[in-house]
Amino acid sequence: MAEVTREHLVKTLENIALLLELKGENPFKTRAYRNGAEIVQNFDGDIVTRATKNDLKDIKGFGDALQQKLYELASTGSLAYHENLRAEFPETLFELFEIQGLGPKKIKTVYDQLEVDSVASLKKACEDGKVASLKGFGAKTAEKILGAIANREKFANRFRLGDVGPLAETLLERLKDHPKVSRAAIAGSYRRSKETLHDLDFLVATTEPSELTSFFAQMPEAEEIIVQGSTKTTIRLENGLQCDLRAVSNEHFPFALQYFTGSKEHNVALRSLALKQGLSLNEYDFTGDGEMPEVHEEGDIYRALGLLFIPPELRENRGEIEASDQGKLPDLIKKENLRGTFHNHTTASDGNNSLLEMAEAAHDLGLEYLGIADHSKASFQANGLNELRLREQISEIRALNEQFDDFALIAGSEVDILKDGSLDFDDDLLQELDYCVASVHNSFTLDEDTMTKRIIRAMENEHVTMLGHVTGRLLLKRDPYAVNIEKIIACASETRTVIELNCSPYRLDMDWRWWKKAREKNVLCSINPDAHRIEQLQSLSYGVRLARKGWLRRNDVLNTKSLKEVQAWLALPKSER
DNA sequence: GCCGTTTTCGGCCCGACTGTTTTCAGTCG
Repeated sequence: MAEVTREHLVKTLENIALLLELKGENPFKTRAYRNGAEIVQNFDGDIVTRATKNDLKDIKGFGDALQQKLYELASTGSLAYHENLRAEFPETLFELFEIQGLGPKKIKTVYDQLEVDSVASLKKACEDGKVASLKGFGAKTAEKILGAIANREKFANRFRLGDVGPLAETLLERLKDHPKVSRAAIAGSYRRSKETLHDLDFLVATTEPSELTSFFAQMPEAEEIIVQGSTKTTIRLENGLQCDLRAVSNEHFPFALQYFTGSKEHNVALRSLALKQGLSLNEYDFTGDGEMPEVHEEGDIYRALGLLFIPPELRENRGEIEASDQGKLPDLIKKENLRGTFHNHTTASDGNNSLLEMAEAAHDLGLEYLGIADHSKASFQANGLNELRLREQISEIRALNEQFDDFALIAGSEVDILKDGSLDFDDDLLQELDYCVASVHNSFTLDEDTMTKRIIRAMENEHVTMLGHVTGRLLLKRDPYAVNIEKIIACASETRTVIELNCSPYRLDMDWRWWKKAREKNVLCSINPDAHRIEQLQSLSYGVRLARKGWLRRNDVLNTKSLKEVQAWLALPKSER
């Protein structure tokens, strides 16, 4: 039997929920499974081992049925209940859930009445007019389904945070400039700083909602209007990005901002907390018996519930409500806390700017130091430096530093971790550097155990200051390689190796979901732009957003230290850092 | 299927929009 993973448990429960929906089961039963999947996903501890030992009592949300099913699944690798449900439907039926506007009820109808069991057969049934003649369907529904099928093919449906940022801010500014708008914000996953998004949720406070929804729908960027009502509009931009606008009154704005920022899980938890206090919270108001709290700003909602304001990045129902209740919310890092940064490239390897240009750009951003880390010789595709060229670069950096008075370049290398975990340079050369980033750039397909040992071996080197892009993922492009992050974090803690938060919009690696755990083990983070041109130093702001999402405070981040502090820190033996 | 100081049954978040209807079901967020 293959080892059962947390992911496997989550996927199975979610799939059961989907299957129950298709069968038209009690929606609350469906929700119980979906809720169970979420609990497994977010459980703080080794949920798989506990399931294997049938030790799931006292976990809220797992009753007898789910405990029993998780036990069977974890201990045997499969679940008869799930297999039986699956056998009732063809495998291809599930792709229909990817079609916008199709939910379980409609899928069940076309499956039962037209034997539609795939996107291809659905397309054909629409074109033949069979879908339009179904009860509850019509010509417009069939047409919309065909449109959604075309869109599914055309757009991957998700976008990287860094890719939509500039456009999002432009559209926000335009809404703020509208004379009938008193307040405007972007809510949703953008405000929570998720690394990828599938839409943007704009929100305005106005006395003229319908004027704003039509203003929004008529913006030149709007390629297609998906819905347009008097308070809500959805458009699609040329690149496929969907943008929603909600127009509300100024009184409702704080509630709407809170509600549409989400996450859904955070809001469910917050509402249930409100209910215990006799308050019902929705997207417009508090309701209930007695006097209602006064709310002018979003923070007033949290205060009314006896909580400290919860920064949007933390609203994922991963312990933030409890932390807020106990007054233990982290004081999150801010962009202005950054005093310098590490891991940047120059024309010496595959960068586009010289040492001096990079230094000046960093200085202009208000930084006191910039760590250079060009590729090492094994990365020949990136024009990696050999020993001779690296020694020349070190000398050049030392010479340039003589010219600066309130700034310094820090001499480093992004040294390749070779397939066996050894490094691309020997210790003598590494010792001449101020610091060293160790990264994997090849042999991505090793199995998890081998890859983990490979990286751990590199981290155990006393000259390796930090680990670069831990999983090698390229968001929406390349999956992470197999590596056991839990073991990497444990090793970083023992060896005092820093872990990088790579800010490239494609990477944002290590993933934000791990940072809280790393922090608890006293692992330091370095927020690094991995800049290959001066403009890319701007990515630092995305790095800070993701660090905040990972619960990191100023002191958890190496590059919040001043130049003097960081030089003293680098001078310490690794074991004393 | 889960939960509970309203506790073993009855409720579980809910409003906007669309397209189908003739008063509402389905989907989405």
